[in-house]
Amino acid sequence: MRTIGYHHGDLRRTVLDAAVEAIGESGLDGWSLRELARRAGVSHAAPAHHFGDKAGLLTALAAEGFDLLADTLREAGPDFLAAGLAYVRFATEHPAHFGVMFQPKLYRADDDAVRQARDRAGALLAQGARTVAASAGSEITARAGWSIAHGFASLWLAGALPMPPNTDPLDAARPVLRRLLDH
Amino acid sequence: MRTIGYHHGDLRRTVLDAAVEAIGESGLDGWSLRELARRAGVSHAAPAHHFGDKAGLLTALAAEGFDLLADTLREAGPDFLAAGLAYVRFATEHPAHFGVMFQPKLYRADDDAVRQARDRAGALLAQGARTVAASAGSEITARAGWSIAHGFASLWLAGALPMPPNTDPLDAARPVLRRLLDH
DNA sequence: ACGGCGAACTTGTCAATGGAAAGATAGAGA
DNA sequence: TCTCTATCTTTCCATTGACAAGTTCGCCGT
Repeated sequence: MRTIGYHHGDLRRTVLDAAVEAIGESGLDGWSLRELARRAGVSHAAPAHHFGDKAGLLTALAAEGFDLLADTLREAGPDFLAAGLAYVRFATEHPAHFGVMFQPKLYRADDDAVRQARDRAGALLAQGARTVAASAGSEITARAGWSIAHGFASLWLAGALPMPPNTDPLDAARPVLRRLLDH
Repeated sequence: MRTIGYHHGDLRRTVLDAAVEAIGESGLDGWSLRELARRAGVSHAAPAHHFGDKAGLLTALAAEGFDLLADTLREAGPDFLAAGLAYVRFATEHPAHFGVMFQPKLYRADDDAVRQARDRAGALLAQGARTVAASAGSEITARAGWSIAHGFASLWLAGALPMPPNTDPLDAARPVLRRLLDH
């Protein structure tokens, strides 16, 4: 766990964090592996040892993202509104992960770690979304719930929703998600 | 309108089309300006004259995309289900445009052409989404309608929705969008 | 203690890229 | 015909992703 010397000690984590930061600043492709290496204070080829290539790094980020999402959903419980708000919260708190996760062409979506984490999040998601209306076709309902939460989160992150400044995304999302429940 | 010689005749359109094709094949950043130039049969610096830089090209694509979306929505009319399906149809028929449009960091979102086209699409969108339930708070309703259509389209394009192969996205979207109307 | 084994990291290199600068071409109007 | 100007080419440079080969050092068995 040293921070200086030939062996960094925790390069993998450091580079992942640097990637998250860089993506947050400059978007999904406004950065370079070499820049991350510079931020971490290592040589330009060091990251390759841990991730192979750029897609490898993004694959690790996607897997981490699905894991974080699954944790968030698990904590929120099986209620639709709670799960939907948790989904939006995850997206706004981890925009870099969220952005990568749903851009499968950027990484290796068939990676084992990614697939496992995604399945775990998917199961929790379906469970939460299905509580919208137990009577109605649950597949359709699950898709509607996921769509509205994902759509709101995506539009929010894209800055497409005209909102007064300093609006809390969760406060904005709550009535929108509720529209699926009651009219 | 020549296809050979020093002056291409329609380079701007040709490069835009090549970009759409390349994005469709390799994703939002799996291509290069030089590759587009090669496909168009011109020198690697020719596109720069029309677009300035890569962000300029994507700015043009985004503007075109918002214009296409506005046209699609206008044809669909003010009914929510029709507008929502039109939105999904636009996304699936023009995935490259759609992908760029909602990734503002890729282009100059404050460009005049972009802003005008986006505002036009936004107005039509709000109008359509508001017909979900005229009585309820129309702002919230509009956001819910937009969210569910946008979310479904995004998840569909990301391949996140497990579906039998050869499913028509519109057939899949219809019952999902309807979930917002009736329970 | 100590010796070597392998993971972690570095240095060096190459083709490809984005972008800028400066020159060449040709179509269109005076 | 002559000139003007948008369009396109050629040349050049710093940066990048990826690979190959060499270096360092933590760790494990003895």
